Order: sequence, then structure tokens, then C-alpha cells
Amino acid sequence: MKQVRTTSAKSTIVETLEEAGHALSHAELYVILGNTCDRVTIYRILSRLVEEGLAHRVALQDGTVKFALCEECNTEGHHHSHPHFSCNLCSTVTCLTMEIPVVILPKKFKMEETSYVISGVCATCR
Amino acid sequence: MKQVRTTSAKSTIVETLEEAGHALSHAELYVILGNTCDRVTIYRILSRLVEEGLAHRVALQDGTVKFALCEECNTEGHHHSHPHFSCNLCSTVTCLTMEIPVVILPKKFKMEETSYVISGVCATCR
DNA sequence: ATTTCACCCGCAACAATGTTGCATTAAATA
DNA sequence: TATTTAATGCAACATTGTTGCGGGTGAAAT
Repeated sequence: MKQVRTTSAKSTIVETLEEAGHALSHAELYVILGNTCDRVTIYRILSRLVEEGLAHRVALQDGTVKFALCEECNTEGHHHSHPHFSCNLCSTVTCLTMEIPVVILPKKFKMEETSYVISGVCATCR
Repeated sequence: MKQVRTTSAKSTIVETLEEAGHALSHAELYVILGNTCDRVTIYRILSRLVEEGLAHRVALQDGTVKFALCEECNTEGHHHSHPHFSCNLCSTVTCLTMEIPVVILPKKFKMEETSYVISGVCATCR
């Protein structure tokens, strides 16, 4: 098992995600962090956060990927099978605190993971 | 209203999607079409197909985007609000013929579009 | 059938996004 | 403090998506 190290860059990114209160893309983090953190480092830290179960990926309808901190996850079992809401106006992505409703798959299909993203207008933007 | 034109490149792409029977990414189309069609042209034709309501985009969990032909769509109302299944083994994406189950959004949130992607193992791969 | 017009194609160039290798830095443990 | 090794920054590369433009072509009008 590879050792995990707490670095300032990693802490900064986690804090940034916490302060934002919603998911951020690599590009957004890059802008916020300014020149305090290398572009490549951000990629690597985000990957590591996902591996370590501290964050999860959210793929939006347009193909962009955002990263959200996990609330109730650990390395064993990730429980981020909740829907995400993506605002078309302010483009913030928030986690909805509910379970994703299940669908019955056709015969012999085996489900492993589900992604449920709703886009529209968030409460702040109305 | 801009006029729509039937070109050989466009027909080829539509036929390719029909023959495949499942959604294809730009990269996959580029390989299949070989050097019969320019990379940029594929991008533009796919965009146009979506605009014209002949195809719809499917964004997978990893951020890649695939394109699927619409079965019951027209320029007026798109009815591709169905779940998609993405096989982790053969990586094919198929449309599931059912409605996406709805979730109750928090107060003041307004829904406009939903994306529901299930990944796992498809019937063919088992 | 020919002309005409606007859409469409291919090419080149660019922009944005993501990856890899390597030397250096720094966190954690002894 | 010294040692070990994960993590960073930089450069270089690879992939993916976009834009402008000259020339080609579909389709309607003549």
C-alpha cells in the first residue's frame, strides 16, 4: 500500500473545494489557485483525491468533469451514488442528498455504477 | 432558417451509426471512417445532427461523449430522456427504452434536462 | 441542362485539455 | 538530524476540440 502524504498543495485544493461548497473542474481550480500550483500537480492531486476516496468525479452533459468532496466516503465503500445538479446559469454543480432512483435493466445486464445529472436553474439563480 | 443539405459525408456517418446499432464517439467514428472523412468534418456533422434532432449526445462517467441516433425525435421536441447503458468491457453505449425516473428537487430548483448513465456489463459480454 | 447561391468540405493553424519523464523538493519516520 | 520516498514543478509531448478560408458541391431556380 502506497503511503499518503499531506502536502500544502493538496491541503489548499481540499480547502478550496470546501470553501466553494460545490464541485469544481480542473480549469476552475487552475484559475482560483493562480500560480500557486502547477497545472500538472492539480491533475495529479485530483486523481489522488479520487483514489483515496476523498473526492468523486462528476461528468456533466457537455462532457466536462468536475470534482466534489465526498461527505460520507472512505477508501472501502464510496457512497456518492447521489444525483448531481448542474446550474445552466451560474454553472455550479451541487450534490443532492438523496439516493438515485433505480431502473430495472434488461435481462442479463449487470449494473455497477450510475450517474444521474440534472441540469437547470438552481435556487440561487432564480 | 438555415437550409439543411444531404451530403455524402453526412449520409455515411448516419449509416455508420445505424449499422453500429449503438452510440459512437468522435474518435470511434474517425477510426471507422478511415481517411474518407476529415476530422473536422466529423465534428461539424455530429454537431449538426444534434442541432437537427437526428442524434443526441451521451456524456459518460469518464467525460467522453458519444452520439446516438434519435429514434422518435424531430426538430420540435426531443424525447431522448431515457437512460443509457455503458458497458465497461466492450465499451458500447446503448439507449434503454424507458423513462428516466424523476427525483424531487429542493425548493426553487428548476429542472431542464436529465442525464442518467448506468455502467456495468452488458448482456453480450456475459 | 445550366446557372446560381449558399451550404459544406478539407486543409492549415490554433487553442484547450490531458499525460509522461525526470530532476528537485519536502513530508514522515527513525 | 539523517534517511527514505512521495510529491512537486518543469518541459515536452499527446490528444481533443475550434476557427478561418478557399474551393467544391447539393439543390433550387432559370
